[in-house]
Amino acid sequence: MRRSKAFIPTTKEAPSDATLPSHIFLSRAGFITQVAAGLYNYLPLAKRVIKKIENIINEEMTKVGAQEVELSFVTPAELWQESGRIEKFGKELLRFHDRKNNLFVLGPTHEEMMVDVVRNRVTSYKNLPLNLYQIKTKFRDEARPRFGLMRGREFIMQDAYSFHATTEDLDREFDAMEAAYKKILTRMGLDFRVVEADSGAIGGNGSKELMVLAESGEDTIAVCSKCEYGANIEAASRSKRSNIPEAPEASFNKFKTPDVKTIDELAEFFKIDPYYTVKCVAKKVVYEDASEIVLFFVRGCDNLQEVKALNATEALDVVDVTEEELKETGLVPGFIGPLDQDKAKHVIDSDLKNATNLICGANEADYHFIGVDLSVLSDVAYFADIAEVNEGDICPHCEKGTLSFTKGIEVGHIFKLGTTYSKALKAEFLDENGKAQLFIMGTYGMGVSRLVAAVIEQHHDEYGCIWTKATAPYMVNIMISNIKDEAQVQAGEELYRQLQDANVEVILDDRKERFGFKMKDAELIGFPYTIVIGKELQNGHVQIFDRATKEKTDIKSEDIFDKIMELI
RNA sequence: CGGGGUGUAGCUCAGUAUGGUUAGAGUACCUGGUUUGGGACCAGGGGGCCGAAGGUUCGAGUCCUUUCACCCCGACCA
Repeated sequence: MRRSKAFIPTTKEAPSDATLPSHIFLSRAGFITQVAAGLYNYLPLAKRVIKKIENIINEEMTKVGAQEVELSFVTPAELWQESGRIEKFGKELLRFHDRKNNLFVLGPTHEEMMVDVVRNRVTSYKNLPLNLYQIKTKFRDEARPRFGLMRGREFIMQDAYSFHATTEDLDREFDAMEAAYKKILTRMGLDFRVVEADSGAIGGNGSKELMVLAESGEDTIAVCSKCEYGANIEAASRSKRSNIPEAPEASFNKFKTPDVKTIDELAEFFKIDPYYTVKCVAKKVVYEDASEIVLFFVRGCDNLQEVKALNATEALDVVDVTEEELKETGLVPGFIGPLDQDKAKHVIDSDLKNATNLICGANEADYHFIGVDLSVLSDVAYFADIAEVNEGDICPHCEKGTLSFTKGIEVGHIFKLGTTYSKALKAEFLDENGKAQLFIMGTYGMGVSRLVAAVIEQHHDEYGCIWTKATAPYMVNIMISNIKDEAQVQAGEELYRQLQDANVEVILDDRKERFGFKMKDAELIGFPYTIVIGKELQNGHVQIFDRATKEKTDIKSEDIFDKIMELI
């Protein structure tokens, strides 16, 4: 491609509403333009990057035996009614009527459609397993799209769905897909972690997220210092503590603690470690047709993890509760404890099971219990893992390393679905015994357009994009420094032809612009290599500019072709 | 969906408190010339329903009402 003919509208200034590097640079470098909130146009450079990512995905999917399909973007609402997700997705589903007044939905994900494709077509265990995938535009009418390609309403996703006769076979496929996704990200040149994720309301027993590590990531993940363990903070767990502070031995008693309401005040009052206090977090838990106040108890040194709280109560939502609502129930904010109190349902963190030497609220203003032994509740109360892990906690996997937090961009999610959808949509096959069985399913997704942004979030500097070799829109940019210099033009054109003949993705900057202008442009776009054909040509040299290192290397002009072929 | 902010040239923004010539700058674009190793310079030029609708007024980018869009914080995000 000749730069003089290419549609790459670069700008010096970023759109004022762009905040993330990927958004700023993809806009400035002429990859994308915004259409409306969460809607973007992909210009030629972005389209090339997307195709590269899609090719890598296609190759790796083929290797694991997944077959590509393409399902209709517009999906009949009946399917969503059948699965019950028309309510669950709510306003995120973009709905509309056709001329015959039938209701349709723009596909936000395609479990229903895929099950519909397979049911009654695959009817025997002999035809299992089956893994079908597509790479397609999705639409989710998010309440607040943001961050450019990172969280658009319309986005490109690769989504795969596997069908199995047994859970063992699903496990095998799940592992194979995890390996394939890791391969894809590795090939793309990304630094990432596979982390354990919250399974969410959908249930199932296996869910992992693929996180590209980047400062701007929206997810917090806990990673181990010693082993491969990583988990989304929503799902992270920890090993029992080893360095437990000295216990404040005391016999059970009610103690006057005037105006001591917070954990800090309590720890200060008794001069003890917050580890031995019991924190109460009151929440309103919302179910389909009701809501109630639930008291969550964790150690004073811990915090409630709301997603875990949600899962523990199997509720639709967990929301804050006001002090007034608490008082109406007869609870005493600041002095709520798990003993002798039946005004609201309790959930107690499993770390408190059989815990001793505790101090907790006495459910009476200005009083706390001391010397509390919670083992009295071990058979009657509901215990669950509801505490958020802290940095420095011991890894639950290797039990040696400590956990630290880092930020990640969720670019992939793999999920053992089980029979959730086959059951809802009555999709069955006949097993060896001629007995009808529900398909056991897995679902796997990778955000293609989000990956474009993720590459830049991880690979950029103050001057612009730094594409990895596998994702670059063009591998080599040949820059003719002075377009009026015949020799430079000739050398540039010749190299351009040579590289084209060698099937190298090459762009020739033949514009009538000055050196600095073209250099800044190349840095902004982020071609891995720019070949500068300039002043040194009269001494028989050209230069290779490496975008990632910003190093310029002189090369004899006659060696340049070989050198490039060696580099790429 | 709650709270806040912004809409003026392709882009980034002044101008709006106190209404008053033909609405500005930088950048980008076009023409000519000079320049050619880090976003050049000179000269000339094109480009605007001041988000939309309604109102007040002799007169509205500016005041009033309504509305739409976009952005930020939060909630939300199988």
